Amino acid sequence: MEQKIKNLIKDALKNLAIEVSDIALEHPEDLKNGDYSTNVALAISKLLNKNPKVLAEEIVFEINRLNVDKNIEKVEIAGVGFINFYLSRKFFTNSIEEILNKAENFGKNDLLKGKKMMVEYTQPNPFKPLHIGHLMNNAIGESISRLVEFSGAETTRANYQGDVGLHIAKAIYGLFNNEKLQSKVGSHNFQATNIGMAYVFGAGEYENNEEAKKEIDEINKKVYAKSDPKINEIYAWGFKVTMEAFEDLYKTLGTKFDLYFLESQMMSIGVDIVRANMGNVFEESDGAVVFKAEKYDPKLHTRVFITSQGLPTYEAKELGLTEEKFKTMPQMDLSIVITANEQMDYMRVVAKALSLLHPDYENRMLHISHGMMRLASGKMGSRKGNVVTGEALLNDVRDAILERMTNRDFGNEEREKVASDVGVSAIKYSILKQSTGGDIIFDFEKSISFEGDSGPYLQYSYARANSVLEKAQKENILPDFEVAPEETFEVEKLLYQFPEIVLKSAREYEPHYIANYLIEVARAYNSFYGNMVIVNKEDKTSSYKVALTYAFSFVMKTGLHLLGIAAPKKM
RNA sequence: GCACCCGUAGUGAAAUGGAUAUCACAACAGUCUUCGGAACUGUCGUUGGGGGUUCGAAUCCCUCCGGGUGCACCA
Repeated sequence: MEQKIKNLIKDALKNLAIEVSDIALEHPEDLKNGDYSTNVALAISKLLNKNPKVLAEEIVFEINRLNVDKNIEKVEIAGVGFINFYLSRKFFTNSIEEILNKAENFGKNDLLKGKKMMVEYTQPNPFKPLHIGHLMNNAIGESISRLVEFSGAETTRANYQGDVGLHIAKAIYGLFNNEKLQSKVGSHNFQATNIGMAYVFGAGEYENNEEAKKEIDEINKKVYAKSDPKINEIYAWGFKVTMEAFEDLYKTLGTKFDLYFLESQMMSIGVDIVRANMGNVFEESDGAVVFKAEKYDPKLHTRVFITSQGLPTYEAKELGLTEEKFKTMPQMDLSIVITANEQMDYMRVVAKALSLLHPDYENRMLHISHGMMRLASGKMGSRKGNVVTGEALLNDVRDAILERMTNRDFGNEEREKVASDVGVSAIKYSILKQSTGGDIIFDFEKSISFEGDSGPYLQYSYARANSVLEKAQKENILPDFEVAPEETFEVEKLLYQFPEIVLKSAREYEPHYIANYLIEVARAYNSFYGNMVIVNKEDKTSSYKVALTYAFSFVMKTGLHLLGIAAPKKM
């Protein structure tokens, strides 16, 4: 339709002997201003030295003379010279029919058809609790994965985990000093929580206790060297248990990773790369091996890749990781890494080094950075130290929802599952509704208030539409397009725009466009629902309204999927 | 100090250089409704300050103010 209107405008301009390379056509924010709108008259009025409004009148006159399309009801001039197009009942009826035909495929595009893409996200560390920052990273990463997947890319989800480092020594120190936390009884979740507590204890001691600091540094060396059987044993157990607990969380969150990279395995690969490129990229400085990125770009700075003790830093490991990724998938078109924006500067340095080593990687790497998740002051449900663990947050939100669900006929298991899905939606939506760059002030109280602008509101709208459809089935009212009412509804004016929104989100790797769109659609549908009885045998147009409800439910379900949110039929 | 990011109603956000700056929460006033009230209908209220570019600026440029992050052996 967009193309049709553009052609129509072009033809009209041609008749006026005006040539324009590109015509800007957009959906006005206010639906009163039509379904499509163009500012060509304003844009070219200066060139032609004409009054934009007069020019617009001439263009509209031509358009009306040329237009034979029944999808366009009327064309009007508004404001200083905008030309607004109003689509007809026929267009909306057709678009609802199209949505029903395509069902869950409605909205798909082939922007990235055939491209191989890898998305790395979440990156938790074994032995350490997964905190809300990881939750944020996971929500964004999963949504971006689904977006590119839905746009035709062959998508691989990757996770990178820090299985070596001081944090592990801290946790092991904590375990040594708290016998109870070493308990092998109970679920792996319970055991992982204990290890998290041991870490918090160890981290505190490392800061405040000289003796403990020395001991932890000792443990750290032994972890690297694998020289102490007792440490090896506790490491093996702790690694297994915390990784299993992460898997439980991924399942709750709706993520399934295809590839896991471990930091320990990137060490030697990274060191080899650095050593092999001494002189041309890397150089020695104060006993360490560094990369002086400012030589290539004044905005960058020098970073250490191998310490004076001969150990690779994060930077060197990142080199190894990227190398491994391309080795695993040699035909990869794009490798996306998602991290918090505090890592932006050194990721740039690493990217610069990589592009010197592999010029062909330069355009095949993309770093997306998101804001930080901060806590609103006020009481948090389950504070541990100064961080809120992802699990604690998920549990608190789920429990708050369970309290509200008492009047429904679910089995216990089903009820828990739905409560969990709604909780995940509350958290994910609050993250994904805003553009990825910004910080998020996380407010627990608000995250369990499900009114208005929230994930549960979207799910609620879906569930409600679903029960309308159930009733329609019972009363044997089938969707039909022949009986459309004369008036058009706001929902219809939004539903057909879904594919454009998806495309925009995928192009910019920005899920928030989808989130904002879904809220608008949900509000429009709820308003539609509130203003009439949809399933009504007395109403001849009832079966069209049922069709509209189907269309809404498909779009909502797909949209929620793209946000990584489940769409329960009942809640 | 240098670099990068940000500053929009009381709060959280949105807006390829375009129309009267949009949405939600909160507050206030209604609807007690049939198919799910986790709802619907209204009201209230906003671009940090100052310059500039432009027919037109939240958006681009300059400057000031305020916040965040990073800047050599942590990740």
